[in-house]
Amino acid sequence: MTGLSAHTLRYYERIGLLRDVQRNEQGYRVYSEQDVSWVQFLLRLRDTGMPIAGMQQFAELRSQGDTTASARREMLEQHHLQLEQQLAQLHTHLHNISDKIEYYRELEKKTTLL
Amino acid sequence: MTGLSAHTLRYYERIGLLRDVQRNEQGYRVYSEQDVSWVQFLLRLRDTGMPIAGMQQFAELRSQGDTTASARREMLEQHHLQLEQQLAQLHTHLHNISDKIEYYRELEKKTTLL
DNA sequence: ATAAAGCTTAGAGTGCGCTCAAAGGCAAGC
DNA sequence: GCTTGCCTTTGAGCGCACTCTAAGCTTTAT
Repeated sequence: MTGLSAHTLRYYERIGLLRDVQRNEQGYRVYSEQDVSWVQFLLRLRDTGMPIAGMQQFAELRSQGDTTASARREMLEQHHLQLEQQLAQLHTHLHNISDKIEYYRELEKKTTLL
Repeated sequence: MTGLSAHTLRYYERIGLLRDVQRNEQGYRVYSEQDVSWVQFLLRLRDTGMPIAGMQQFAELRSQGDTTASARREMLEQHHLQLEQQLAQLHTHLHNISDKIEYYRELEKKTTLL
């Protein structure tokens, strides 16, 4: 459902990203819908470049309840800001690479003329 | 000039990303302007998520001269395409995170009312 | 003349984020 | 009843991209 392997889910639990995962009578993990959307949120953070330490911090705040809402908001705002900068740089890179592709097209033209 | 440490520059040379770096009488490396802009290009590839293996492939083609121009162009086009997809996903993530921030703002409003 | 700083090399070590191994338990199908 | 397969745990191993160490040589400053 999340794309993560069982191994990785257990790893995330071990390092405190996933907490209070329920178990059935046999001691097997039973993930709730909340768990799933929490993991999906973690993946969003991960895919936008947040290191695990940051996610751990966020998870810790989350486990402390609603009183940490503003701390969590601030973390996200900070991350959001970085992301916008990252995005801007990516645009620069993209254009630069386009230029290079164009350069190669020209080079190929000249080369095939020989 | 590139932001890379001496260690990393030598590492890049060792793994074939940097080639034919000139030496002075004492055997010390002397980097040319071409070397510098090549490294800057490599960093562009790196910062846009290309793994070292990809850069090695590109460096290998480059060392084979102008006849590999089209192969290099194709590599860049492929990379460009991936980058555009990455960029689109990043936009999605960005919006989603904005929404979450908004959610926290609402939560804070309600919480402070108590 | 000598100490400090920076260059050389091969090879070892590091940090991150998984990923797997081993040994044992439970549950369903033949 | 037994095999197959997935679950459990602790702890080890891996791949990537650096990053540093050690021993030795050169250059520069005092």
